[in-house]
Amino acid sequence: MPRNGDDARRRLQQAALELVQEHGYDATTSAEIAARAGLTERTFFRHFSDKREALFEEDPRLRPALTEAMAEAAQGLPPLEIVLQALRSVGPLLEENRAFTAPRQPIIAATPALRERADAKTAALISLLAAGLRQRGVEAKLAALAAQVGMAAFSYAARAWFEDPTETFDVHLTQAFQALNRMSPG
Amino acid sequence: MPRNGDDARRRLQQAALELVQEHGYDATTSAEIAARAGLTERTFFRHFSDKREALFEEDPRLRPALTEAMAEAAQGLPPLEIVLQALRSVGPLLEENRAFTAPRQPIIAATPALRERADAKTAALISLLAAGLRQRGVEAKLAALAAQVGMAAFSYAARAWFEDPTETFDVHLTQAFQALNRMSPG
DNA sequence: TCCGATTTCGTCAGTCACTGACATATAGAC
DNA sequence: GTCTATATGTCAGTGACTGACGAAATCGGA
Repeated sequence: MPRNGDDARRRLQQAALELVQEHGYDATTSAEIAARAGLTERTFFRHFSDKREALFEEDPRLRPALTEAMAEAAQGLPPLEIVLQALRSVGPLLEENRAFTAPRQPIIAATPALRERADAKTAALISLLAAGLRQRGVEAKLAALAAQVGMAAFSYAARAWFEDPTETFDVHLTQAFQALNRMSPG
Repeated sequence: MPRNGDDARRRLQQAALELVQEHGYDATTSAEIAARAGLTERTFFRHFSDKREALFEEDPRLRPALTEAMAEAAQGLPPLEIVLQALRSVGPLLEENRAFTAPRQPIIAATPALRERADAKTAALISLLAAGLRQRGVEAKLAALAAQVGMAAFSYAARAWFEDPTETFDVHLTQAFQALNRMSPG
């Protein structure tokens, strides 16, 4: 009965966005979202493991791109440089997904349950970066430290880029790194 | 009908710990936890807003201590120094709560739902630190950056202290800060 | 063109987290 | 010995999520 092929997922995401914008996240049920998409609640949970996930979308190329960039970085680079270089390489992905991300950002920020999920997602990316460093021989705790610091710069750049999209994400990331350097060498 | 006074909460926490250690988090229901504590499920949810919360415990002095330390830091200090100083001041609280934290740490690490909550809690602390910096006139994005970097050092120190409790947490935090300084001044 | 396999969805029944409303019993103030 | 605030029990209900099963549509090939 493959009626819709793949756009069922997109319809569900769109329906979720609209309903949550209208009534708030807690006040919209998964059944309502499915109904607006012309589907059943059961089908909703076939496309999303979670009610929250309908408001998110991780580019499937993100994680592979990060791990690959981590693995292919030049030898002898300090850990934080490796992380920054990897994060720089996925800038275009961020820019590509802005149309999806932008309208959902304020909703996520305003909904504790969604913010929690967002925090977990960045934490998962930090783990990915740390794992990449460990695979290059960096000690575990140090790897986690560098990964967290790198992601902090990334978040800084992301926030700046959301405020001012006229500049490339890359430019913002460079500025974030500069702010970082001005920070610790006390 | 105040039969148990305040230790009902502790009994629930203890029951939750035991049952989760025995059968895993997902396989233990809130009703079972309440039953082992000699209480009802309804009472469980009067003591914890969430099933997950039975495995956590935030010292009520933590957040006030942090905000106070942030506010009372000397003028003219760079943001990261302020954060580090505040985090240093709550080291004793960490050490005091080790008996509660230690046995729950592996469970949280092994359970995605609990890890998500833990991530959210650290994110909330980061927000608290950032707010403290903003109140001192630090620009928003820069405040967030310094708060995240500071919390990264704190996490580093916490992990090191859990591995080696013979040293003070303060010592580990100093070493974390040193590792941080060796990191960025490239 | 017909057929079998795969995919995508609907239906149904069920579990579990969590909540509101109301009753009840206990500890402590007086 | 009342009176009151507090801690708990009971009950009914909502909503997220899952497993099992069936049905229809698509696709590959004979």
